[in-house]
Amino acid sequence: MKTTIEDVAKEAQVSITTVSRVLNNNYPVKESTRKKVEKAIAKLNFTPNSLARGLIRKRTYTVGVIVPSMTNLFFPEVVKGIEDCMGQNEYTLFLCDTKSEPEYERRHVGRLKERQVDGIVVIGPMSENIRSGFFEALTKEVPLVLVNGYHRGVRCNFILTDEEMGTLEALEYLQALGHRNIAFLRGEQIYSYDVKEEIFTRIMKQSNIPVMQENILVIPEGNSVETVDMSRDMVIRRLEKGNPPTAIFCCNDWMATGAVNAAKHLGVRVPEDFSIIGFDNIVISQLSEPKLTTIDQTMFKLGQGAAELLLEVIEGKKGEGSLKKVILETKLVKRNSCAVASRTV
Amino acid sequence: MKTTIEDVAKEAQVSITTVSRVLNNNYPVKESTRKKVEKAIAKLNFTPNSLARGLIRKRTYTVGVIVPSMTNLFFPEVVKGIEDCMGQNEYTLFLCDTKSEPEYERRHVGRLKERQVDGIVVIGPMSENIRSGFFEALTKEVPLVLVNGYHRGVRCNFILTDEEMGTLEALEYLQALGHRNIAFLRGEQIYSYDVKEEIFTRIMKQSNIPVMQENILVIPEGNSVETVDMSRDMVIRRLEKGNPPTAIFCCNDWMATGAVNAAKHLGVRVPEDFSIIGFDNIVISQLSEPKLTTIDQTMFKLGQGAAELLLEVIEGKKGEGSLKKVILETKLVKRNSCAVASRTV
DNA sequence: TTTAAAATAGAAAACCTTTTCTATAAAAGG
DNA sequence: CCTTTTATAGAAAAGGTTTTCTATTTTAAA
Repeated sequence: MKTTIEDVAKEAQVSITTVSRVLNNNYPVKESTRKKVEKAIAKLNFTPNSLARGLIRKRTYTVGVIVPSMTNLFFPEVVKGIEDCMGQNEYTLFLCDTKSEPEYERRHVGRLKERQVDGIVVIGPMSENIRSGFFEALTKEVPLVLVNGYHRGVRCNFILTDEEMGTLEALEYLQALGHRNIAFLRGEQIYSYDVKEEIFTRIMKQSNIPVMQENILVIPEGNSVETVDMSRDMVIRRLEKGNPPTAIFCCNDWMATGAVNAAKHLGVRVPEDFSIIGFDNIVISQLSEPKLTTIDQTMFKLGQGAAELLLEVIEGKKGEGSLKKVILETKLVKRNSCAVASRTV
Repeated sequence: MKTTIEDVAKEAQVSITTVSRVLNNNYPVKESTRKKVEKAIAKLNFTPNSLARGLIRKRTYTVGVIVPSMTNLFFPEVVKGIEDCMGQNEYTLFLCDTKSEPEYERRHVGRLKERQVDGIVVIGPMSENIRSGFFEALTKEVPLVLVNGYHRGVRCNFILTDEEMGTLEALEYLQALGHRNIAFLRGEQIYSYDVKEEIFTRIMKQSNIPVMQENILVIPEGNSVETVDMSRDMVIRRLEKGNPPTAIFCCNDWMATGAVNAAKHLGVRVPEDFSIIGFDNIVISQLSEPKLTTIDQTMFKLGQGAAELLLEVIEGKKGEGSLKKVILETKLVKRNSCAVASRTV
């Protein structure tokens, strides 16, 4: 049988009220009785039951974190950021992996509500539930923050990295190095790839560079490893065709890694003959030879920011009306995969 | 105000007892009233409060998962395995990151106990709390499973991969390819490195190969990226010295990646001139060119196994006395980083 | 001293369920 | 038609806290 506050009260010869008070330290209690109680607590090795606590306080100090996948490497990083911030505020995290299934996502939300979480943060694109208004409705029920799941016009609390600026920065960097024949490597469907491509074509147009259709490389969807391999093959094919690009912008670091492997396979030197820039700055960007130049999404900060935002929403029950949105800067981190263009078209 | 079972009862014109019964479906209730209740539940969009539920049931359907680090890539994989199994059994996970601090580990355990988790799984070596008897004591309080945290003589429930066999398999494979001058790359302190080294020297002795001290490579502790870089430098130094090895066994895939980078830096070909074998089979082992041959720790299964074990411990309150231990097979996965020895010493 | 105020402690209600025990209505048996 | 069983429903207790409100003791003021 677990020891309860009542056992402690008995042991210390006081009422449970008093025990509760020394526990919470929210009401004056005489020094001598406090001592007694503390001794009893220590003796019985008592820990309060947070179910009972939460039930009456209407505050559980738990938050749910919903991620598309634990093994994507991007996500654990932002989870860590959330954990870090929330942990300092005495919160504990519920972790929910959706396997990228909208169905699971909804189910997890249901469970989290049952568990009376104080808030939920949802990571990742997973746009179906966003578009359908599911999260918009949920926002009215429970403090909610969406991470990198922006979709225009959706009325939710958001935090996201400024991928447009990041893309811009990357492309300008490449241009400053003298590259004009630049390839663009992306995956299918996902919204953030769309905005990146939009920026890409805009920049090219602005620089009066005709964007060749064969420089837009699109790989099918797949897991991390598949992405690397498909990128590799795709880049190989492009490099073997006529008028090969001198540089490539990759929508994430997995793709960039594939590009590095492609170059190695063909014996083209990176960065001397071929510049590669990635996106995200996940840990694998530092594993290749050469290490990748990339755009840092500062995922840890993204997580921290999400946590802070959520905390605000939780505390500030007053300002219910105002939705919050924060946009995080990206950062160009220069490593060794980009160099001055070896030739101009 | 949240809607409660009482609201539903009122709406359906029945008692809360009845509502509870249709909710749990554990007592006969007339079809017509069940319909009424279900309609009321749907209308009010009611979800039961699992705090109240857990309080009285003494079962929360939550488990705590304690990991040293979310960003180590090894751990998310096993967490995923746990999530998968537990999720199917209607459990939700509390995720706790200890930053490899024993202090945090203990604190998290405390919080989890407050939250009345049904069980805890602890991942990773983190031997201080194991050696000190902390977990041994904890085992008496709450269902507990240790993953890969074995330390001889500790009375806890365990699951671990058979690293000895794995090491053996790797080494025998290398020898079968004709390698005799084999280097061994490890980090400091950690117990599992010790057992691997033990196997290594034993095998060498058995094969009558004098183990050269300069073939035992030890890098200082560090994060993943640091490990890669330090391994790289360490291997470069060894390869430049006299009588360089034709193969290397690396205690994990980060180190093996470093070895690949070293080879590339020196222009020695992998696997033609230099064979590299890793350990763990984390995703990065498939990113390098060539892809790594490695020993699969089947982390996902490790997680699943841990979950199943925990479930057994939770259910089987009867067989309290018997501690459980399961040992998982490793698997040699042959990719492209090992080949027949180019020369013999 | 007597009275008012301040400090301290306890009793009981509340939080939302589940579950045991009791009560009623319907069906079956005589 | 009356009694016993069965099916169905409700009342109330229990689970472990927090918190409000009341009661007591101590201190300060008069």
